[in-house]
Amino acid sequence: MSVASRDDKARPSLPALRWVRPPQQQRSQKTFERILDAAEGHIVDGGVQSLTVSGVVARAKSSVGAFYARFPDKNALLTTLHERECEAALATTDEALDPGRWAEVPLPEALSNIVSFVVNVFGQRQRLVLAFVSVAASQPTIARRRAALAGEVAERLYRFLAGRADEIPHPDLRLAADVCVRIIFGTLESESSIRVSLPDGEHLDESRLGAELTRALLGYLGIPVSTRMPLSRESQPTGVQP
Amino acid sequence: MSVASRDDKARPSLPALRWVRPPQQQRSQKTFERILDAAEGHIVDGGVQSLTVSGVVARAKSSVGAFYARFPDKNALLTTLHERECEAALATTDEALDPGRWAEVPLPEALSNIVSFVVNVFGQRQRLVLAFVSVAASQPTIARRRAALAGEVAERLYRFLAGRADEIPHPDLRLAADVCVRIIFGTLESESSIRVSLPDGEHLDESRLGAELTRALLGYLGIPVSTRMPLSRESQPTGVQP
DNA sequence: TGTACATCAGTGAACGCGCGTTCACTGATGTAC
DNA sequence: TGTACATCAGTGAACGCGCGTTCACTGATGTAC
Repeated sequence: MSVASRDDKARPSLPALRWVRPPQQQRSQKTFERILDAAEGHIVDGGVQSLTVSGVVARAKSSVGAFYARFPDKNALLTTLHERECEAALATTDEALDPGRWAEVPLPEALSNIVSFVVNVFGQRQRLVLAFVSVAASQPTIARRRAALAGEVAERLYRFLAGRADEIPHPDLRLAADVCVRIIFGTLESESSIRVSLPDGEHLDESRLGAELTRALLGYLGIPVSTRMPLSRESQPTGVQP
Repeated sequence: MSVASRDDKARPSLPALRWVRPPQQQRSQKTFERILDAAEGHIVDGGVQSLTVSGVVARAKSSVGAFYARFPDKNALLTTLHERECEAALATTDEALDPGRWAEVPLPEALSNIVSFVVNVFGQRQRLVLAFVSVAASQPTIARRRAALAGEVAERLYRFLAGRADEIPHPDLRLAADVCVRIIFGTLESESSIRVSLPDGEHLDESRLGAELTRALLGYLGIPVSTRMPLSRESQPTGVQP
């Protein structure tokens, strides 16, 4: 459900006729998405605090009026962008945590790959992540959706872990999945804040962080870790792009 | 080092004479702190986004001019408040992680107590934490100090763990301390965001969260956990107030 | 196929509110003699 | 001890910038006949 005004209410008795005017809808839809893309780009370049309506529409080669024809107000821009991002994240999760994908892989190795993948994704989306973290403090809509996303991801992780329950000593897998997601998301969110503000500080490189987070998860779940296990992998699960 | 204008440059040749005018300094110092307190209160009540200079000075029963006599600009208010908070946090850490305090306590129990204490502190300071997280995204000063604080805390934790190195399998205690702090701070920061925006959602209660985080840390460090160990304690280390 | 009309989509100058910041002034506190 | 003066501290009305939002208008696309 997007904020764009589509012809939802037009000719309610003949919904099939929606097809007769695709060009118009397409044009405005393109504008809508160009604005969203511009906002994303603007945030990546300069952070949320520099996000202005005029700046965004200029970047989108659109105009202020066009903006307000698509979005009720500036808030909706961030909200909608966040929505789009969360949908992508959930789709990615569905692929990445599909139990079938990991059927042949030992559990520690699978978790290691998944964690490095997530670390990687957060690394690439740092500024966007940071923007939403920052805005969530004052926009319940975004905070709520973030929490909902975490819940959905935890659900997927639970299903994944449940398939291997016999290998996992932790007594409550549902709780465990929830806590794992909180730990990973939380750690990586605050890591974003560090990396964006202190470029090239003496902070951990991604593979190290991934390895240690994996160790933490395995330890938390009670899965024994052979000290010399290759905890990190360069390769990512195929078909799942950040 | 505070932002308040003290008589740093007055009579550089006779520093002892600073003592002759305590009353004046005291008056302005009080104003300074009243403004800081008001800002803190304002954030706790309504979040950073509602923080205005006029709002703060009204609450502090001061005036706009007095504000600008103490602070160069609005930014400095947040920066200074954060500084004050970090100093308190570090002092608290020094007490809480003093190896002497825990000499008689088994390591898992000590860690459990420490973790619940930190969970508790973050719980009480939710809104302040959230404010700084949010602002850190656009204010490198605050992001940097947050990182520095994490580093200092990690250093304290390292010293604490190093005293018990024989009980801890993790091969690199320095790295481990660093990662523990990132995990705890990160998880609790993002937890703040959830709790503030979704009052009474179906989220974990503090003692549960503390217990699971303790489990994660113990697992990460490689310390064996007896499944039925009492992981959480109501009592906090004496002498360490949130 | 062409012309008239209706609706959709986009334009950008102008408005106005909120809030940070300034500044001319008053009051309080301390020093000199 | 008292009076004159200097400095510190505080006051709050007024200013002005930035940015979100509005609105009267133009252009584009589709429909009717």
